[in-house]
Amino acid sequence: MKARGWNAPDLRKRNRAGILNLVHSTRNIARNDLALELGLTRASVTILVNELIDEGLLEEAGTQIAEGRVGRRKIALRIRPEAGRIIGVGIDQERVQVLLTDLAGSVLGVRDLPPPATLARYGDEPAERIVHAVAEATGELLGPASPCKAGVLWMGVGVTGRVDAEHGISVREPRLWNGPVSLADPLALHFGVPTSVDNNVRALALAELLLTEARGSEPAGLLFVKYGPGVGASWTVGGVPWAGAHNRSGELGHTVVAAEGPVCPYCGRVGCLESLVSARTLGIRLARPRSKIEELCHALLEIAPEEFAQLASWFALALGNAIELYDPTTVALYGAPFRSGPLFDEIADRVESNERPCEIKRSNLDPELPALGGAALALERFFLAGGPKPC
Amino acid sequence: MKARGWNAPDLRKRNRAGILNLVHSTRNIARNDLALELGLTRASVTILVNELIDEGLLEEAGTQIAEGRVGRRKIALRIRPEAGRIIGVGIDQERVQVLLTDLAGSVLGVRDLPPPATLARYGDEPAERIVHAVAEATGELLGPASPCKAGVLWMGVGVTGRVDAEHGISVREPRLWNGPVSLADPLALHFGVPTSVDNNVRALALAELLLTEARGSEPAGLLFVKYGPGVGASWTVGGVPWAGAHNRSGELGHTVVAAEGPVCPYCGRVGCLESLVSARTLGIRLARPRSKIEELCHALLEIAPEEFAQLASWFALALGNAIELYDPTTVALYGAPFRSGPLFDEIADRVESNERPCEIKRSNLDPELPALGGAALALERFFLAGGPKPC
DNA sequence: CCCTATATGTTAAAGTCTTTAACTATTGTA
DNA sequence: TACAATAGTTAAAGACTTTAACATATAGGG
Repeated sequence: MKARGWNAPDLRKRNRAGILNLVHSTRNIARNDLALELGLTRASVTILVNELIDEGLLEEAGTQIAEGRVGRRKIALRIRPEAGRIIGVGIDQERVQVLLTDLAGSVLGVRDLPPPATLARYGDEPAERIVHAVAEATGELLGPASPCKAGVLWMGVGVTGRVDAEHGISVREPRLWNGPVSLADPLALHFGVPTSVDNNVRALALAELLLTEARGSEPAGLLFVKYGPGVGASWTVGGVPWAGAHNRSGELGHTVVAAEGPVCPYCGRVGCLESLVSARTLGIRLARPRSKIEELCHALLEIAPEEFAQLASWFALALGNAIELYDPTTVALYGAPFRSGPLFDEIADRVESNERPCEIKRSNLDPELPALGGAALALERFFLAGGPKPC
Repeated sequence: MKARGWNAPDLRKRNRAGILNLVHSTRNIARNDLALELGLTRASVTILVNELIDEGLLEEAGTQIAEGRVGRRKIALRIRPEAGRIIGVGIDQERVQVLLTDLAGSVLGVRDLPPPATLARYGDEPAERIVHAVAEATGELLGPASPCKAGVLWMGVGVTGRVDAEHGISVREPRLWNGPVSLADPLALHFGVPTSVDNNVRALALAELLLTEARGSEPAGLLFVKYGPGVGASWTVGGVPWAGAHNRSGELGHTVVAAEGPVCPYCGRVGCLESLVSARTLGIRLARPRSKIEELCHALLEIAPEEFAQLASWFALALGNAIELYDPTTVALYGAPFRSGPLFDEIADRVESNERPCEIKRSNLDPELPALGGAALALERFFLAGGPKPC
């Protein structure tokens, strides 16, 4: 029972957030259309928009062509990119990536650092290592001034494993550290910037909605699937990823798709998708233990095309089951293996043969920029908060 | 993009709904605790509660024992059952069931009518048949006065198949009728009562949350599974069932759990759960084509225990996959086959062996009262609307 | 060239809710 | 009996949005 009551300031915050979200996603919208879209009066929108302009978050951008023949022209509004910056962080087994964007979501710079386990030079505590690694990267991206002084408004972190987003804690991720690691508080404290943390796949799903060219055509339900060393998924309802009751939802990789196979070291099942298609499993099969997943997929196609087809079938089976349960508008497949080669088409063909009216597409996100997830998380929370907090 | 703006009356409606929901689910709560729970001030709650009492929706119920040692005692509040009545309707292949409850959710009466296909005496049009069937039942339950005059505040209909809840239309259900059937508008028009329509499984999931003894301990995520002639599921986030982008979500019965089996006549797949465990399939296997599913399960256990175990395994596999994807707090299994016999335990044991922290339990709902789903739907919408509309 | 119709944006006063702050009511304890 | 503690009430103040005019901008017609 978490339905809380609301008061007038909550209401204003909500309406401000609605305006910021719409301006962001449409990139170009007039006060009048905001009023229509949000169901508010033009008067209210004028008041809120002019306040946002005064605060420097929005700006007017010339006159827009009329839709009707007569009448005063609409004044297009847009996010003022220089209004502030966003730091996105992506943490997984392969690296810690730090990414800087402006408030409109354009990437201003990226830095890659080694994975958490190899950041020993920064200390013993996992959180400490992350803080210092991010500090080093932001130093390069922003200069010596503190992020807060340099105009950073929000920071978002996407990290693998189970994450308690409410408290900003990595609850469980044995591949990175032993035991829970609190991330949001140490980062917020060190950088003086509000910080949000969530699972990396959920964060990337949000990036798919907020930071791609296709944004604005926000699907009612997005099933976002990531194929990296393992397989994970996230599922958004009305633009919000569902974390599950125990922050474990979207474990597409641990759904069972075959009656036989190795015992999965993570879930203990036989025949779960990840036990069949993970980088670990393919690495053993192909005797190339350290290779990246896209190389392994490519090699499998070369060496054993029938096993490659089998892999696509397993994937399609898992996807088909997930589609039956979620009924999404769109399925987005993210990860290097889908970028080149026939894997995406092999999978999509097998799923779409079931004539379900949902679009299966390649993610619009660059798999080399996992920190985009963190940036999207930060942007969403910033909008939700209705604007900046004092530095 | 459905995030709408809010104004002051919306706010009041939301807060009223929050109060009604809390009083309903706790059955017994004081103004002060409402304020704490909702994050409003005692002053606001006093104003809203006294208004609800004036309108006859709430009533005070004696003094509550103090939690602290000193201080004025809390005044317990409860829904005033006589404040109005709710009509719930359940429509499936087996029957049209009409059910009357008071505003507190107690069942006052039930009437069963034949399935839609055999209601020819009421006319040709499906909607017309339903309207007249419900009219006959409500006549018996309420007397000759129109439902509106007889104090009915809201009506809810749970119907099998794909339902567009927003417009109250049965979009697709070939087993009941050919083509879409608009239900909400004809019913609301004929009875003069606001009417909500949704899929029956989603409606029953809502009933599990709102109309059982265990209400109040509302799980953050409920996976509700119905085993009747087929297998369906619904999944609620924060008390709201997710319908999916095309009103098709929760098709647990059409997720694939085996590599072999008959081709499913509904989804066209091989090995989907429903193709293996439906009443149709079991009826053929056991040469008892017209039997009910619970009888078939019982017979299977007698005749071929190893096939019964197989059935439980398939079920557990499908459930395990759904749990991986949804990460629910609770899984509730609804339907006559789970009420008696070892099926529930067989399934629960197999799923729980995966040591996932989610409770698997029998539904608290009586499988003989499918119309409870409609009643829950109506109650939810009534609360959401913040109170009654003029007759 | 002016007038009108039409659409967008702005403002001050009014309306709707919640909060604030003080007050009343009830109960146990010193 | 005084008093501390908790629950509930009320009037005035505060925070938003809406209402209802009004101002601004553009096309087209006489």
